[in-house]
Amino acid sequence: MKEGPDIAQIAALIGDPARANMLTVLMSGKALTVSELAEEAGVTIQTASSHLSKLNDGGLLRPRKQGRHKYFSLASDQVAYVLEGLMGLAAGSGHLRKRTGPKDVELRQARVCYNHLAGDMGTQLFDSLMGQGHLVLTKEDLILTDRGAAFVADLAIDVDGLRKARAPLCRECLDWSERRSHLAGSLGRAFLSRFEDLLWAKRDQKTRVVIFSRSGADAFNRLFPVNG
Amino acid sequence: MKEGPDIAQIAALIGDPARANMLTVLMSGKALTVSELAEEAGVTIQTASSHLSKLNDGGLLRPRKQGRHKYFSLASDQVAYVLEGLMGLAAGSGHLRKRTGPKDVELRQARVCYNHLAGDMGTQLFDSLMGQGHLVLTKEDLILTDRGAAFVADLAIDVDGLRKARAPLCRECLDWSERRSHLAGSLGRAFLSRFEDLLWAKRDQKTRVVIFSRSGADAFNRLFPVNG
DNA sequence: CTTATGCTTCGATTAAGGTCGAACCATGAA
DNA sequence: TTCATGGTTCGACCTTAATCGAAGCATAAG
Repeated sequence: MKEGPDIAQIAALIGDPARANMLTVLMSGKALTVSELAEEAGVTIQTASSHLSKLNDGGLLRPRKQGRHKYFSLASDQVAYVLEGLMGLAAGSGHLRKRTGPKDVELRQARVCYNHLAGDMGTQLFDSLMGQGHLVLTKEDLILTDRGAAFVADLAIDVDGLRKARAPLCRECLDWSERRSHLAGSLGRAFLSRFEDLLWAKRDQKTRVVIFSRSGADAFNRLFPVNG
Repeated sequence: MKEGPDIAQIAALIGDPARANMLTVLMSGKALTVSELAEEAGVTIQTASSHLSKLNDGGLLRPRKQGRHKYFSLASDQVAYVLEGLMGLAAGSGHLRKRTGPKDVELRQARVCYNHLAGDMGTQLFDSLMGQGHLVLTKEDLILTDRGAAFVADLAIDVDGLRKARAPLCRECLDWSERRSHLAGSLGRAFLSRFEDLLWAKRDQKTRVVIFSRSGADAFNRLFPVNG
């Protein structure tokens, strides 16, 4: 009578209102802290912590620690697919994406974060590299694939030289405004440096804003398409 | 906090073990009576009746009365799609049933997913149709090309008749074992039905396994080559 | 009619788990 | 160091709902 995987356990995880609210909020793709998710779900932090550890044990979330904050995001896009399907069943349609109002447009768009690119374009860079299979996220590490190495070499970035340095080549970094991953590590720094060399972008010295030229932005979008 | 459709309620419906068992059995596409589903789920008929009315209220089932029997089947292939997705999550999260019996191998090879072909051969069918240009995936829809329509017509499948029905002709369904797309929708059902008519394959009545004959498999592989 | 079968409803029991207060642990700041 | 903050663990309370016995309907057969 029982064939295949046990869907009851996973479905029961999603089936609790508080947990479902958390998952729905995380559909935005952002990573949120325990406190924020507690607020969204309308429960106390203790309760939220319990829920989140259960969701995590069920493989639905991906946790990341940064300082004394703990960020949670959906484990994979497959999770998002299933959630979307459930929404479809629940109401047929009408899923609304919430968007935070842009405060400082330029800072949100592109800025420097420890010498690598952050903000909207930073996450686009990261997502595009992931989507094209140039980066692969394993259990703990972010790895540059062979295809990715060739891709980077085409940009005239000395990958082997970077590999010789003791600093990690690829690292994920979570930034404040987007709450999503972008590429840090020596490769992240090399990317930004290369963008400056190519005159695609330059940094504003007074602020952390990175200004892309018209043609630079075009080239960037061509090389790192959003749905890549 | 109540934004969008309530996925908690629908997920909670699937989240009960007894109900999940019933839904899993119904993935075969067959319509079953209350008694049969009670048997499958391992509960009494009263309990099953209660569960089934809840699933029905949730829009997951389609009931049909025939004499003093009441038959239930899945409400739509969208329900099956979500269930398959949940199976994928469950299989990936380590909640997979450890005992990898011979039945699991057969299930992975070829099985029924709401009356269409799933498993290894299901994805082969899909990939081959895509590779030969018979199917095209647009932004939202999966479309049968003119060449594809001719190809299907050669198989003595009445495409125009299927098009007249309100059910979608082509649809993607994500496979839990393969984690890839296979063909659902009325065309997917028509394919499997045709395979049975041609005596290429037959369904195991107790499980969701689809058994291909030697010559049937050969013909299948000739018509839908892996690299096609 | 009577009888049998398939299913539903009602009610009581019982097990599961969501919830929060309080205490505890870990990290960062002063 | 001390203090503040974000998160976890523990324990007790309490709501929810799964379960089945028993009775009630409905349909079909004799």
